[in-house]
Amino acid sequence: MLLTKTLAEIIERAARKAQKKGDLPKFPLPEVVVSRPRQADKGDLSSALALQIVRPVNNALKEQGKERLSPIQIAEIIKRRIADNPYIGRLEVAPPGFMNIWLSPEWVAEQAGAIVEQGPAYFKENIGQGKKVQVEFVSANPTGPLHFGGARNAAIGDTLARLLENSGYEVQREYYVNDRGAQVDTFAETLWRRYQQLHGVEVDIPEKGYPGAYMIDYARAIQAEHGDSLLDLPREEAIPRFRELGLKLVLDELDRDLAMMQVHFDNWFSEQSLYEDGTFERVSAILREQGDLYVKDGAVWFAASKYLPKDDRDEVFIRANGEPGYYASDIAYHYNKFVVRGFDWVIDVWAVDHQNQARRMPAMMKALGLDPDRLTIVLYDLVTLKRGGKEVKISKRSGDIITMREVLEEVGSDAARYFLLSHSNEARIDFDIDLAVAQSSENPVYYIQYAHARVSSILRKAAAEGLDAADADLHLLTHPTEQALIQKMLQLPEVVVEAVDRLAPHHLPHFALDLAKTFTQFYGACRVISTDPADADLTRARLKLVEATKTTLAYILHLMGMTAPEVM
RNA sequence: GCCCUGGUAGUUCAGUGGAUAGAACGCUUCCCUGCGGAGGAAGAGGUCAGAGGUUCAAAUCCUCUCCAGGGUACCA
Repeated sequence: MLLTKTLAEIIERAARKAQKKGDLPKFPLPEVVVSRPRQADKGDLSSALALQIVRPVNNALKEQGKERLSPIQIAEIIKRRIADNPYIGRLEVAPPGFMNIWLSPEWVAEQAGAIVEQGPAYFKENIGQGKKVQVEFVSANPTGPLHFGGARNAAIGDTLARLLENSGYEVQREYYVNDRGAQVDTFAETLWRRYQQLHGVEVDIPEKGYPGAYMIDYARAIQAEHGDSLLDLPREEAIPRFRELGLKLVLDELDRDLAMMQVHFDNWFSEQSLYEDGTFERVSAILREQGDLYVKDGAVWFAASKYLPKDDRDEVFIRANGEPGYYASDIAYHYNKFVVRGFDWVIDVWAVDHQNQARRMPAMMKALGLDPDRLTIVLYDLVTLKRGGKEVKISKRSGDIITMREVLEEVGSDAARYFLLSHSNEARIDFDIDLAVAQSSENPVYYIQYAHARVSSILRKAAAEGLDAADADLHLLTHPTEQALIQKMLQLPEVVVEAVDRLAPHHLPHFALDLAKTFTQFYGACRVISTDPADADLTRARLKLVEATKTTLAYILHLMGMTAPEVM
């Protein structure tokens, strides 16, 4: 459940009742917001509703010739109309007009049991109502291994997918494979020449080809499988053959590398297929019939300006050389996503250097007769790699790159995902390998996982001693650190809803650290397994609390795509 | 030029209209004869880049300026 929403509804009902009973004048209430104050002495939750409505209240009172009310008086009036409920333990009106709420400690304590009983379901809100959503991410050009920049895309995209599938959406993860066009041809050409070189043929790789050493590895892999049987192919056969062989090698490698960071795609979508199954023709016909296409300078243009404010420019649809431009592929691709496959919502995760392209997408949606709001482009800023405070270039002049695989092998998937996720999408990231790899208290990743391992250890010990939490009297959980721990867990649904609303996964790692911290404080203050028989009841209650903590920590780690270790 | 995004503690970063701006790391002091010390408690540390404005209330919204990065292709 969303506690803030539940309490907002209670307050809203009280305000309405006050209006109905004539305590307050009638006017449309604003949305009631309940938030969490920073200071403990302001309560667990708080609403500023009285402050928000002073003006309409007093305007109405003035019209009626009555005396004006202060925000504090308004808050008191609302307070008196609050219905009985299990959540609120105490509600105080505080200057200048806040309503501060302390949760009922009994209700809070009971939630430890509810969390254990319901498991992760306790934290889930059905926002999606079964809507079909596609998250398309990574989608790096299939011309070599993923460089480290792609890891951020993978972390964001996959975590968004996890957030959505745990919020009532039906989610598909898709990788868009740009397997046609000049760059793939150049890639095939380079691979062919490298293959020839391996067999002693004196050829150079293309000037604008792919000089990286990994291309030689691909060529070797082809040599290993096909020997010299491809040497005699004429160019017009060699290029498509090497394109096909090379793509397979690259995609296999991408799949393996992404699996290293717990990322698995449901679908790898071929750009080329859009031109083979008639989608491109269909889309061209639609746009032509609508009069959205025109010829200029030998190229066919899409009149994006027809659908967007006049400061936007048109896009090349088919280039003068007869090749479709990338925008043409994008239109066909999104036609396929929405019209053919019927996704209710599509999220594309792009690096910020595609910002201009992102701005043009609404025109495309409108031209296809689709609601632009059904497509969301999540832009994220780039990653710079550092080692000991000094920048390391992700791609080098030689064509060699710092691959995602190398970094993952060094720092591990959990630390990489945690760090990449902990920054807001719009913020640039300085990824310091040395910091991420440090397995010390300065690395929050291990602090969080350590909390989970410690929780697991306590439960193992309890089990070994024949203790369990059955029939625990949870009302014994009154210690401030016990209450604080449960209250922290109660915030998780709000964190997830916020992350989904704003497509901002960076709230998760911050919450996880908070939760681990709160647990460790409880652990430091309260002994769970007591040797004193007189404490048997308290031990049972605390074991329940520890079980709830394990559920919560494991779930948040799962949402981030991180492991929840039983031992470390 | 125009457009987009950042600028918050020594450092790395949270905080998209609420009260005394938070966390981690680092620093200072204290606590280890107990379930895992990869700890716990207390503290120092801020011109929220700057200047105006809107509001009962601004790090948050608006305008301008400064700094950093990105975009502005018949590349993707």
